[in-house]
Parts: sequence; structure tokens; C-alpha cells
Amino acid sequence: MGRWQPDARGRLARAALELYVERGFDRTSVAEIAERAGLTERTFFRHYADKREVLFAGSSELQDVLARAVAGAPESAAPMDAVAVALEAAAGVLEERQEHARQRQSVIDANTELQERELIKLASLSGTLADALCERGVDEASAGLAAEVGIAVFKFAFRRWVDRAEDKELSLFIRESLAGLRAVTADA
Amino acid sequence: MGRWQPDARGRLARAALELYVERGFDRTSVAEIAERAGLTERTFFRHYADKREVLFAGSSELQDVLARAVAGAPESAAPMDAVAVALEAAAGVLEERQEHARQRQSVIDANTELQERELIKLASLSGTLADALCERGVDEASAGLAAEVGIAVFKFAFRRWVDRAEDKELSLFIRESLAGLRAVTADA
DNA sequence: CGTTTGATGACAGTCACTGACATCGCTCGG
DNA sequence: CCGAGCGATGTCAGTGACTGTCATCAAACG
Repeated sequence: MGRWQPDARGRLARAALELYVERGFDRTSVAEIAERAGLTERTFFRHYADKREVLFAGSSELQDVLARAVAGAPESAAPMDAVAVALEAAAGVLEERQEHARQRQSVIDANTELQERELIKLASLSGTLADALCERGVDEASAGLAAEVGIAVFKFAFRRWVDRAEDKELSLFIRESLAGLRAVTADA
Repeated sequence: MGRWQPDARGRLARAALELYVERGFDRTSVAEIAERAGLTERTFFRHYADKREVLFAGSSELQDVLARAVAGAPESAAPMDAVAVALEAAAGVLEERQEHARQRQSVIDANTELQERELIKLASLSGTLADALCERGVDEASAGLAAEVGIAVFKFAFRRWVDRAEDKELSLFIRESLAGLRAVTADA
């Protein structure tokens, strides 16, 4: 049992999720997470900025996926269409780990601090989308709006997907929600 | 200097904002806020759940305004129109304290934890909007989407309003943003 | 004037998070 | 094969947010 077991970061993330599920986020101390991972509290904070961040490390991957999808959308695509493409790409990533996503979400739903962190991560994704749209030559105002609204749609679709036991695909909910968006904004 | 100076809550809020502006949020301790208000740290936490909440106490007022505005919108108004009415009503509240709003926002913009709190307050406003729409008989899906998107538009408009020195009205930015939303979602 | 009630003070305790320094295991040039 | 260097970890002390508990004080009430 050397000091150097592999994948300390991953062990911490798994230990944290397990404990958050078993006993709840605020009944879990960082010392306990570290202990289960065979490490010390100090080392936890070398891998994750804080006790919440351990649940959100994957968010940077989503950022890459969104940025690449927007950049790769056909030139002819309107801003909102590029956003739609990106959201479906992100959906693909989440669908690969459906069970993990559901478990993680149930932990987040049970704790306000975690919800706050989730929201700022989503806001950061919105910023990524906006930047990627600007790269396509979309004016800043339209880019910002399309990104903000796109993330709003994603939140809405993701919620519906997570809340249902059926295994209807997330991308389906996203298409439905985009259609709903057009319906709701059209009539006036 | 009796123990019973009036408006302890208000004194704490003012002291907190002053200190957050002077020295920044994380360089300010709760003990310092309490001292400036002539109270103790323990008493601060009796009035505000945490160090951040002192900047967001007014959010419940916005909730009332939004709910009432949606309820009071003409029966003929489509969901998104009712949302528009509500957003302008909220804008009115903020415009009464433009200077306070700008100062407060500069503090929030300088600190991530405060941004997180702001986002969850906005999400809560979105929930309020959705509930109010449901009360009007709007189906839950449309209500949720309209609310979510409405708040996205509000965030966008508010940001533009705060960032400009000119005293163009917030409600103007909201109307512009709603128009932008329709433009961005229309072509497809 | 005594009692009650609600707000405050005082104090100890937990835990998230940080800085500083020691230690360990691996790698690489010799 | 060996020692230097380096990156990851351990150890420890400290700060500050937040909580529970009990004492205390000012005002309202009978």
C-alpha cells in the first residue's frame, strides 16, 4: 500500500459522490471523503477547489463540446440553429452516463449550495456559447441572447429528462423544448 | 447608547454594503460588519442566514412584484406577454434605486460566490413567474419555458443597463431584448 | 412593581479552506 | 548503482463562517 495509488483525483470524486448519496452533502465532511479515498483532507483541496467542485469537474468537457459544435455547425445555420446543434451534442455526452447523471442530480437537488454551483456552471456554458457564436460573426447582442436562451432551454429539457424514469432521449426533450420556445415566443 | 438602537437589520445591510464596496467581499469579516452596525457577529446571523444573503434581502420584494404583475395582466395576454409585463414592473422597482443597484452589482461582479447567490435568486424568480403563469391557466410546460426564457431576457437586459453610464431606462432594454429574442428565435 | 417576551450578548465548538514546511516516491543524468 | 531534482502527498497551525446554548437586558403588559 504505497503512498502513490493511481488516480487520486478519480478516487476522491467517487468517494465524494458515494458519501453524498449515502449521507447527504452537508452530513459529509471533507475529511471523510479523503479517508475513504485513502488520502488526507489537504490533498482533497489540492485536486478540487472546494467541497462542491468535486461534483462539477466534468463541466469543462461540456464546454469543449459546446464550443466545438457551434464552430462546426454549417455556415448557413442561423445563430439559434447553431445553438441547437450544440445542445444536442452536449446531450450526447450526458446520455452516455445517464445513471451517473441521475444520481448526481439527486444529490444536487437536495442541497441549495450545490444548486448555486450548478447554476454558475450553466452560466459559464452560456458564456462559452456566446463566444463561439461571436466567432462565427454573429453580433454580440444576438449571440448573448441566443446563448442565454439556449441554456434556458437546456435547463428546462434536462430537468424533464432527469425527472422521468422512462428512457426517452435527452435530445428529444431538447427538440421539444426548442419547438415550445418558438411557440411561446411566436404569438404576440 | 442603549442596547436597543432601531432598525438593526437595516444598519447591518448598510454596513455590509459599505464594507463590501470599500474593501471587497472576501476581505470583509462578519465581525467587522457587526461592529460597524454596533452589534455582534452572532446578531448578524440572526438577521441574515449568511454573509451573502445581506445583499439579496430585497429579492422577495421582486418576487411579489412579478407575481402580482402576471396575475394582473389582461386575460387576453399570451404567456410571453404576461411575462413581459412582469419584467417591466420589476424594472420599475430597480430603477427607483438605480445608484444602489449599480453599487451592489459592482460588488457582486467582483466575487464568484455572490454571483452564485444572484443566479439562484434569479432562478427562484423564474419559479415564481412559472407558478403565476400556471395560475392563469397556462400549461405547465409553456409556463416553465416562458418563465425561464423571460428571466434569461431579464438577465441580459439588466446587464446592459448596469454596464452603461447613460441613463437609458431599464424597461427600454427589456423591450429591446424581447424584440431581439423574437428575432433570434424566428428565423430557422 | 413583578412578569413575560423578544432581541441581543457571550462563549464554546465544528468545519471548510489556506499557508508553510517536511517527506516520500519516481525519474533521470552520471 | 547512486544521488539530485521534482511532483504529489502528509502534517500542522491558523483564519473565519456559521451554530447551539445560555445569560442578560429593554420594553410591553397586567
